[in-house]
Amino acid sequence: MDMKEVERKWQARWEKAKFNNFDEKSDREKKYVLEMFSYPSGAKLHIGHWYNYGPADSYARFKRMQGYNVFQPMGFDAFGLPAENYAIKTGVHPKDSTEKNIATMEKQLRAMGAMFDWSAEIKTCEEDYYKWTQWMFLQLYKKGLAYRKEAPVNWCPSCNTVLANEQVTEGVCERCGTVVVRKNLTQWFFKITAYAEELLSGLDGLDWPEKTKLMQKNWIGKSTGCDIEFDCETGDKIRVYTTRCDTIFGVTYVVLAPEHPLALKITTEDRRAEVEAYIAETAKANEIERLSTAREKTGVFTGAYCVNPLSGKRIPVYLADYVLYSYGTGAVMAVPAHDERDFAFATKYHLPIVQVIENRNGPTELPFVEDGIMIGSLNFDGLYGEEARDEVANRIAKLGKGGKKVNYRLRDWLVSRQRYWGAPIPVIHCPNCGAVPVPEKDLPVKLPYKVEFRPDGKSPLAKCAEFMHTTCPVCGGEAERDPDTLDTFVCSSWYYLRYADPQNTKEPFDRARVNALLPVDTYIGGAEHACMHLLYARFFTKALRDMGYLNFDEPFKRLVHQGVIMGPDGNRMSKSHGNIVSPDEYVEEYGSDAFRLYLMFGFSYTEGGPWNDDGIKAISRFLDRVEKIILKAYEYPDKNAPYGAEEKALDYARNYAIQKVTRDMDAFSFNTAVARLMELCNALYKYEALPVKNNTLFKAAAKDFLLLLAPCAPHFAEELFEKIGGKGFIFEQEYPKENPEKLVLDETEYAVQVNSRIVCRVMIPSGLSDGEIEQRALALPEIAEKLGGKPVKKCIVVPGRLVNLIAG
RNA sequence: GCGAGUAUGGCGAAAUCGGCAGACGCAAAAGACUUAAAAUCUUUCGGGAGAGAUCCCAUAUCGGUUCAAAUCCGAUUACUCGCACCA
Repeated sequence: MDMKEVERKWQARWEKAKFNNFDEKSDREKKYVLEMFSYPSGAKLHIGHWYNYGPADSYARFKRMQGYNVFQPMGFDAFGLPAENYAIKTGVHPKDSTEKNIATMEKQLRAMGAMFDWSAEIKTCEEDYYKWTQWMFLQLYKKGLAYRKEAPVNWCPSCNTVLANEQVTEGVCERCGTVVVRKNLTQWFFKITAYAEELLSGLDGLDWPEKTKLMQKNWIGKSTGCDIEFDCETGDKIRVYTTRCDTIFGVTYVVLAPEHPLALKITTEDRRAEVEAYIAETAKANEIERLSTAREKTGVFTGAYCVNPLSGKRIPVYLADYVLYSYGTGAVMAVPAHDERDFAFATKYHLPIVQVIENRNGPTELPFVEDGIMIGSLNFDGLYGEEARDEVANRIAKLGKGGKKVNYRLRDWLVSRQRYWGAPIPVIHCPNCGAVPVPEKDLPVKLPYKVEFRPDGKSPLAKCAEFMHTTCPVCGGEAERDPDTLDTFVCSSWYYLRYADPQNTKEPFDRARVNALLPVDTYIGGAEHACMHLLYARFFTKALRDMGYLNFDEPFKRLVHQGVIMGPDGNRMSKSHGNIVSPDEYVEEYGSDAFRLYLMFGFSYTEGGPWNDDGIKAISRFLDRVEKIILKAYEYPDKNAPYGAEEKALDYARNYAIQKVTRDMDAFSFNTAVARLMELCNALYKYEALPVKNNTLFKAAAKDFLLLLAPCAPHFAEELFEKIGGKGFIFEQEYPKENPEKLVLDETEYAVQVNSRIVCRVMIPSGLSDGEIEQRALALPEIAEKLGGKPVKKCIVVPGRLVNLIAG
């Protein structure tokens, strides 16, 4: 079969018949199958794209044959740093390189032959899309979910922009690996923390990988504790957060983060110089240095004292950068006896260590950080763990000094970027009116083409006078636009909604359409998005629901992560490893179907693994074998007899394959699905070799086989279907359903064990009782010999599998 | 450091609820066809012992539960991923 020609032929026919387009008028049940859209950083599709889209498309086609009205759109996440960095390096404008890359990738995606509904295509960098991204910003702003504040933020000196918390890993920029520094900047944030609790509790109902749910759960980081106020001798109140209020009688000092507003205020004159020096020094430290847990803790005494609200003791106040300003209250009560960090700090600065918790399961070794019995704590003595914390928290609350408090590690999402290639933030800064949102009727705020985007630490748009200069929509006076652009993750937080109504010029989407089509039934993409895109998209969905636009709570009902295809050497594919395998040459030689099928067969889909050149030849051979046997089956004239043991065996193989392939396709267990197809192919060959055949059955089995294979090798299957006289598209055919009667065998082979060791095997007719099966086993000469007259104490029968005789 | 996951032939892997370990392939070997090669077809293919029927060992390591463990429990080792001073 000339696969190149066959692919072109069927792609053209599908296209002409608009066969891949979602049929909105259909009354079949909808199935929204979505793969994460492409980022057009390089021109060509790499193995990762094929591995994501190929098998996922087979799943979508499988669902279509099962009778669902499948919607599978595709688009481009087109804004972002790589295009801009490429522009800085080469001088090619990001818009030009992006459009060129998209054109190439789109061509390749079409050549893949996936069932993408191109009529719904989205490109996030186009005005008719980012207009609505800006609209989203305005709605969040109206709802109080977008706000501007000055805060210490993560700054990547290489990318010349701020980064979200989620984009910093181990203190370095997730994108370029540069060490991130802290800067105080006024930036736009989305209040994702307002949804912390629901983002957490909503995970329970999702059909997502457990690991991904756990990652989000840890990222949100719910912690239940207690706020406690320590009155300062200066009259100020220091509020601390602790999860261990049962240790309050062991507090020997209180620590503020160096950025804490009270830090300088409470500092005594004699300590001022030293404290100022310390604050300056810690401000300089970069995130890597500061976050290193191995690093020796540093701190400084402020000269101030405060009072423990329960014990009345006088307590010194320190500054130390092991306390984070951005979490809790930015201040902690230090209990060196029961916290490892406080213990290290107290040891270094010779502060007292007072034990107030006793191990109830053995000797107490300090620092003792587990739950224990309160001691040296006045009338709280003897209380344990959770109960102890409850009692203490209640007392604190009664004194009006705080009380129970829930905190989350999740921070608000910083969305400003000091970069060019993104959606401009739709805000105008007026000297009289302050930050004013752009009126919706003025959207989009267009991204100008002619801009100097070489980085110098300022937003490139700030240097574009015609963009910046504008009038205030409130007072009409001269004003300036916000020079920053939105994080590209904002664009991808709602694209799955836009697919439902991509050409709408009046609103981002029609509510009825979106609510009919969404949520996404199955979402397929990489695991690296666990705490970024997948979290942000959930936030957007919930926020839009609360604004009345959506009537569902979660965007993605089922989530599947494909694994990673590594280089042949077992390393991640990269230029530096020199181990990149390009799909193009394989597709050229073997065709798209063979390549996809190999990706499905050679790896466990969610695991991935190293690339291996040999397997694809085997797949190509398999397809040849398929072609031969199917054409052969259709050469014989119809003859519906005989129906003996051989026919029964073929019918069993056929129905067994239907049952297993259906189950495996549903479970994204593509490698085993293909294995079952190969088994059926082998069974067909075996049957073909017989001198006398039931041709009608043979043909029916061959046809079922082709239907089962169709989603995995779509062009190939269409071509064969046509050759055997099929009418229309094979994907209009109904997916085969197994006949359970044909799966009942007359007899099954049982393994017969004596004392759990296999002695022999025996065929046993179906439908016998356990007792009858036991009698059959006992009647075997090998068994009688093995038992040697010993009585059988117990007999275990596993239906269809084995008999185990336990003899004394 | 904390959390999670993985570990099965020469290789990719498979094994519903604990029930015949290694399905399906790759590679390899032998044979058939061929002047020859390729392609195709047939057979063998975890390790050890044995002429053989068979027997013993084997799912990272050690131990446990069970009639029965790749699967459950405990400990150990190695690797992968996520978080990382979150009080």
